[in-house]
Amino acid sequence: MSAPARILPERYDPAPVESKWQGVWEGAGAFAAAPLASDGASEPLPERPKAYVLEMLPYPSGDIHMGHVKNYTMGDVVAHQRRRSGAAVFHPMGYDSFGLPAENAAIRTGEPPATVTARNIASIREQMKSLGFAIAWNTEISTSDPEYYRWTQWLFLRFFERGLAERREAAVNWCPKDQTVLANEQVIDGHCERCGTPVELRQLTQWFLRITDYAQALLDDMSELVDWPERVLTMQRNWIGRSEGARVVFRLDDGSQEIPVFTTRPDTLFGATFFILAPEHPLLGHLVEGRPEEAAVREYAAAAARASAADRGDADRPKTGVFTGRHVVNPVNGEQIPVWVADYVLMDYGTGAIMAVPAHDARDFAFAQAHGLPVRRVIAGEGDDAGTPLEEAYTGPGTMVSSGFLDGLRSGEAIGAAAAWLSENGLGEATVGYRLRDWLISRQRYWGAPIPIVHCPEHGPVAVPDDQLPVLLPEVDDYAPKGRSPLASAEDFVRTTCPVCGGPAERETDTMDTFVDSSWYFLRYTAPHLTTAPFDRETADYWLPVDQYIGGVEHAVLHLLYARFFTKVLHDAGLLSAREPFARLFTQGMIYRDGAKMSKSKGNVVAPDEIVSRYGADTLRLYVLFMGPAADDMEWSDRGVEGQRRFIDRLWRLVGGLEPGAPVARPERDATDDPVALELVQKAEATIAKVTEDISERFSFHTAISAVQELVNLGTKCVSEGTAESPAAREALRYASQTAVSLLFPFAPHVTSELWEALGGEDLWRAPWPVADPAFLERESVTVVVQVNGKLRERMDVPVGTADAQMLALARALPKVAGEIEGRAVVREVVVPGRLVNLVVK
RNA sequence: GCGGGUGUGGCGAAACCGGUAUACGCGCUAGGUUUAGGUCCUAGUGGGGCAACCCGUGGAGGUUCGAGUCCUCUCACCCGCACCA
Repeated sequence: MSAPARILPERYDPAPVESKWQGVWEGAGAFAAAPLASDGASEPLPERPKAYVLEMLPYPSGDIHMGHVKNYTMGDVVAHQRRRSGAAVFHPMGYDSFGLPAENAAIRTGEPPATVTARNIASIREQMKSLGFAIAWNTEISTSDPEYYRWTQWLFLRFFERGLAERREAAVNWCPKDQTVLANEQVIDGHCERCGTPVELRQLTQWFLRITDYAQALLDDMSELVDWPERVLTMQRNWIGRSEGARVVFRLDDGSQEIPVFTTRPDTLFGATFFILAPEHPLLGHLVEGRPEEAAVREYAAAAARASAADRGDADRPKTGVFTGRHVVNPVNGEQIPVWVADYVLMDYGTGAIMAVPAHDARDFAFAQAHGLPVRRVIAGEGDDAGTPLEEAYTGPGTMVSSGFLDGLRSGEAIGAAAAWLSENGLGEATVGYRLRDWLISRQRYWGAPIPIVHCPEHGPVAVPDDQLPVLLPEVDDYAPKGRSPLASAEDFVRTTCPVCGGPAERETDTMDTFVDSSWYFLRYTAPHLTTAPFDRETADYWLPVDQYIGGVEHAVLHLLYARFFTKVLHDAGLLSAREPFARLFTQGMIYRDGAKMSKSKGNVVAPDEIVSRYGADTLRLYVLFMGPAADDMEWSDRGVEGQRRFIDRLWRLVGGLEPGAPVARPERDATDDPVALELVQKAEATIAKVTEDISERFSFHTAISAVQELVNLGTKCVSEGTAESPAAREALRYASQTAVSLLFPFAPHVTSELWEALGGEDLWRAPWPVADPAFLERESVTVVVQVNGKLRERMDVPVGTADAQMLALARALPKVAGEIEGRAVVREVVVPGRLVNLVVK
């Protein structure tokens, strides 16, 4: 007796299968994106629904890591499912290739950053291809490519024209290790986000993008971001930090100056007993000039300037300060109150000056205690009166006391009343403050896009004309930062002429924060090779906004905020219809090992390459999604990887055991009376519905995979038990196997393509996504639970649609139930059709 | 301190609308096939009990015929923010 013909080798060997299918897809241009805008004719816009599926672009260090694998696999699954469901899918890839790692490598080895970067990109691209990601490689971009950063510069100039890019002096965050300034968002707890070094504050002239102009719009348009994680929205909301209050103008004792303050508590104005200026306040010198307090005040301000950002921001530090010898006049009562300088008042929030109300502000209270300043209660809480002593600041609501025209009002009403009074008397008005600071984008580093500005002694900062872009990075001998940009040492680069007057001038030598590059890359993908503009409005309008964006939560107030800002500015500049770049956002959890983030220094890295060569790309893709909910942090398990490989092997054996032949159609429900066939097809249809919903609506990949596993397990069981012997059952088994292969394709595209081919199918990547036949989803009979007093007693199978009365009669007749209720009064009967019967007895 | 989140078998987890708690996978136990071992197949696997049964979703209350799910309080852990006037 000869062995039956096999449609597949006995054992699955991933390597040849993977390279075969990667070659097929590439040859067919299976995942190329269209339409794209390009020079000359743009491609026509399709009528089909579109799906722009995007994962945050990687920084090209040489090696892809597990976080990337998870990130891109998720996007891949979504993209495949949408494509096979008929959507025009856009799933591009690029590299955030400017930045410090390549530059630091260059400093160590002398190799130019461009060379290091090119090599790393080639390496990471190969690794991504080996995982079989369905990327539109025809759109690939690198932010360090002159053809890309040319347009980054072009966009900067649009900001400059609109007054949204400006150079000004400010106390800025300086990282002494990286030798460059940092944006506020890049300082975590007073430390450099990149290297962890404590950040210093320095008074420097730098380029800022005026993101604060968009603070309100960034808040308001969050209503469009319904599918963003609440956590990210909350972080952005906190970061923007809107607070309503009032501007109140105080006047210096000699009447020479007005000093406005911002307060959220204008109701407490009568409780202001002193006044504080930030050490950097520009009027401070004027106030103390030639006075006995001058030396002490200047010394205090100088010490504050030397303090690290972390120290300045530490709320637990004792409240220090120095009296200036001067007073200001409280506009509501004409009272003179002393002016102090203290470093808990920050120059870059509000006006850099505050009225201090120790009775109703914890910080002011601490300061008053430390320096023996008076405390005056102006709000009486429940059971208090004007004379009730204060052990600590009272920040709650109450009735206004000792407050002139506000007396007797509730504190909540007094806020508005005080603001109205200020406004009527020209002494202030209601206003809104934001915690958000302008985005500091200049960097004193080499490997970034040069800021396209020329400094003319006559005309100041002047835009480089558009037709002279890109301003190319000069070649330099030494990439090391020395407190100024390495570009400054390239004399031929620096020396230039003023675009306005033609006179001698110098180029700006700072480069842009790499977050500028990544604030618009999702637009460039739609026109990757366009030479006349950064993108084409019509094509960009077709694809934008990104339908599904996927990335790490660490960018909540960095990239995600900046990209939103850019999109709004481009909208206002008439370049784009979209106001928001990313309609839906999914933030994935991190992969840990041994309880810690994978890192080279900890030696706990699992290299994706090694897993691919050992188990295959499909196994890895399945595992990173099967681990658990995609949004949660997960612990890596080598055993878990093996489990997914076993699953693939099980599917391989199931399909391999089928007879050669063509794909079969789904049987008709009316023609399916074989019980095994019916069970198989019902399971297949239920799996289709579950997997489709899990991918497209729930982002629940692990349950989608487990559903396919159940289907495969059922098929395997039918084979091992020999129950699928009738022609109808054999056909149903084939149909169920086909369905499992088809549904698993987005997760494990290589092996399923091979199995699909063995089953006589072709081009699984574009085979229509299965749609469940509802006729099989409706059951004829259901298992109903019978409870007595809410406790499970029995189960029974009843036909669907059985009447409540009938269900009750059946339930009561069950021997176990009958025994339970015998001799007891049934006081209530609960029937949930198709689910349960509950008899309540006494 | 404020804000957000998470607690379910030995482990990762499922239960989406208040209705069979623990699907799927890992691990473990036993048996079988092959056998040098692994692979593979079958059965079992929340706890207690000989059993009928009882108990079980961090803890304590509550609502309900019925609670992992809703409400109140509480504990633990994780994340974000934190002198922002």
